[in-house]
Amino acid sequence: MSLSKIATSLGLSVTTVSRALGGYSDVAEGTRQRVEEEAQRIGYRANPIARRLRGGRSDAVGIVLPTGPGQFGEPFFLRLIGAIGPRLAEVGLDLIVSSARSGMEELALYRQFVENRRVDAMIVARTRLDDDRITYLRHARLPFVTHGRTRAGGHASVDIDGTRAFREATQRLIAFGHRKIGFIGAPLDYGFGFFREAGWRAGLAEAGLPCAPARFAEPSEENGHRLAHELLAGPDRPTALLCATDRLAIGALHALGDAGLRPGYDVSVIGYDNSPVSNYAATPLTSYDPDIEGAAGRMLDMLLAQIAGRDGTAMNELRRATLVPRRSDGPVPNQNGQTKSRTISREERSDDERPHDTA
Amino acid sequence: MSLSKIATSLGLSVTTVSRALGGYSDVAEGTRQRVEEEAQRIGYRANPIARRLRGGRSDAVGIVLPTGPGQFGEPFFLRLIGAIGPRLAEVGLDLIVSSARSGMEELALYRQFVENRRVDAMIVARTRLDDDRITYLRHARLPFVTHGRTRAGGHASVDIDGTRAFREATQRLIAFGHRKIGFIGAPLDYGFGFFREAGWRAGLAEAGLPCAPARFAEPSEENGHRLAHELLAGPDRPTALLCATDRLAIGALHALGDAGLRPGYDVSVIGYDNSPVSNYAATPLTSYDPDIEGAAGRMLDMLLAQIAGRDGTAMNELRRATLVPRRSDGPVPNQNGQTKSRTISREERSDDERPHDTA
DNA sequence: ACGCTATTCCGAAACGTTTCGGGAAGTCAA
DNA sequence: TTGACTTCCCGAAACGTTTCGGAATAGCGT
Repeated sequence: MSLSKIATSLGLSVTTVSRALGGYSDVAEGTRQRVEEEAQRIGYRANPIARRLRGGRSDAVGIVLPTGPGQFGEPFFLRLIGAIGPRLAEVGLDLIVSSARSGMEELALYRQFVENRRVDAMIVARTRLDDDRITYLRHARLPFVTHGRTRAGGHASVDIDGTRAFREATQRLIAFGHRKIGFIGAPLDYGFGFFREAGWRAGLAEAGLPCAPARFAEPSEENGHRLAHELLAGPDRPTALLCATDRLAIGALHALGDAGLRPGYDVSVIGYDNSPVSNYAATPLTSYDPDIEGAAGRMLDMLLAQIAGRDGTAMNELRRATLVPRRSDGPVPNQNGQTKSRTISREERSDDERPHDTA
Repeated sequence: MSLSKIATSLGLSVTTVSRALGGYSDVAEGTRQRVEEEAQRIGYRANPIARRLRGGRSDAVGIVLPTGPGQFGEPFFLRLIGAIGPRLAEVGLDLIVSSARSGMEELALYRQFVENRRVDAMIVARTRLDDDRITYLRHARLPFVTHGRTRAGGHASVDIDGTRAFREATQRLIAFGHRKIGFIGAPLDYGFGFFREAGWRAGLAEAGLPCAPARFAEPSEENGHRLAHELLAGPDRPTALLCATDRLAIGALHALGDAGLRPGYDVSVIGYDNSPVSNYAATPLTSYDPDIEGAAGRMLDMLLAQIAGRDGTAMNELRRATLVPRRSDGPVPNQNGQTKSRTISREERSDDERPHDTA
């Protein structure tokens, strides 16, 4: 009804109008002008659905958010979507978002997405080391990019080097004099859980330290609280707790409070995510910033390249997280159990807080 | 290529196949069976794009997330999307998400959504009292539902009664003996900012208390921190701070810490959102739970009804937020400036914490 | 006058579905 | 035998776009 409207009102054929607007060279400059003016005048916009039907695409990429206990509220996905949205809009792609709890329900949703041809490509986050969704997508031959590596590899992926970050964090704590560094981790079948734990272990091993106690659970404040309690109640109390995520770390901070221990003085805590709360936790939390926006940009590059036909199997990028030191970690307490005075210690500490909202 | 594939392989017409699968009554039971088996066998799924083209719909609803300083990280939108996603999938609608910073950019995105016919309806969140987007959508005659009321009204909306919640909160603080109750609010052109402030003012007025000092800014931890500082530094220090959102309240808790004041004892703080952090703030935060999932469900009802052709101008629902008492508020300190002992006070308090992750 | 090329345009098909308006049998009653 | 009514099926149009394969016209050299 629309190309044809321009066509009839200008006495041209639909073909010519289409080619005029498409910028083809076989339409006279004069008529192209007339067509464009008329299009402008009646506010013509190509019907994307007709275009998709003809083109056999769907001009959309999909992402499914994990819901369920301990999952929602993750600002990670919001930042991902926020970073991806405008760039997708620029190239005329829609971002279709759905949500499901992990497991069967989730895989069924992926199936729906591809079998119903709702998307041209998918974004997979919270990757598992062995991930059903990825074997499925690969089998379905749908372009996709993951946030996080898998054991098998061979697909487009962007990941933050959690191993490196947690090895660094461990070294940092060791340099502070800590020798008993406990670990509060995410389940090891998650890629991010696996690699972060590996970093912690590597850091200990390199320093010739024995393996310290570790606990694992879905990353929620509540679990962090519980696991920290367990570690602190153990026989050989750690002087530092390395946490796989900020949410776990926030819970751990609370467990310290419960036990009358001061974060950063009696026990050091380091998290990961640099989430907005980390700066306003009970004690401002030393954390690692994963630069999600940067990672999202690279993921999108890979996705668009694949949609354009490029092979994605060799695409992958490993990025660095950067330390954001705050107040929740510091030198190990004295041997005799005496800790330094709070006020004096404060003065010693760097004031290098980086508020999340500015800039 | 697909309906016709079934048709030729069964020696039927495309029409009959379509009607068989569509459940029409004018196809023989036997053939309907054969058609369904064949469809099953070759894994037929109707091409949604062709269907949309024919039907003139786009089977999608849109939502645009606000980004920009102090905006991302809001768990509100994640919970909204998480609640809406599965129900939309059930009825075969896509949820198209984009993001833009408030203002011109945002409106341009709405324009893009409707002019390009990308969606059949839109969800509008973070409503302003006088909202460009809403006048635009109304003028474009696109179905939509807002989260939050506007001054003009006359459109489908679901809102949480912020006025009621904040009047209640004020009464609660008054019952605790507080007389100087400061307010840390969101900008008053946001509907939620306006109504919450109104509730606070009403609460004071009903008790015959003079108007107390108030400050307003975008709801971020940082702003809460800054505004609380200002209020506490004022001539007549408030004994309680009512905060329009949890993020503001978290910042306010920190400001108390900086000033050596103990939340819940020296100064009471109440927030709103019952966000996951509120339970793990420096002091567990008394807050109001808006039941976003419930609201999202009602919004969807309204949206679907409008897509089905019903008039939405009279649809609206005002819901209640429920108090979640935690430790950040309590009785006003003694007249002589002495506060009660910490441990004793704790025993007096209810232990009615509601962890966010469970259930 | 003829053939050649360049320029500018267009008809028709195709993408895959839904739906309108019948049409061919078969059944039944008069 | 005829007419009406059921039952089951189908052709064709329509949604709005892109693109393939020409086709008409004009200009040009010979």
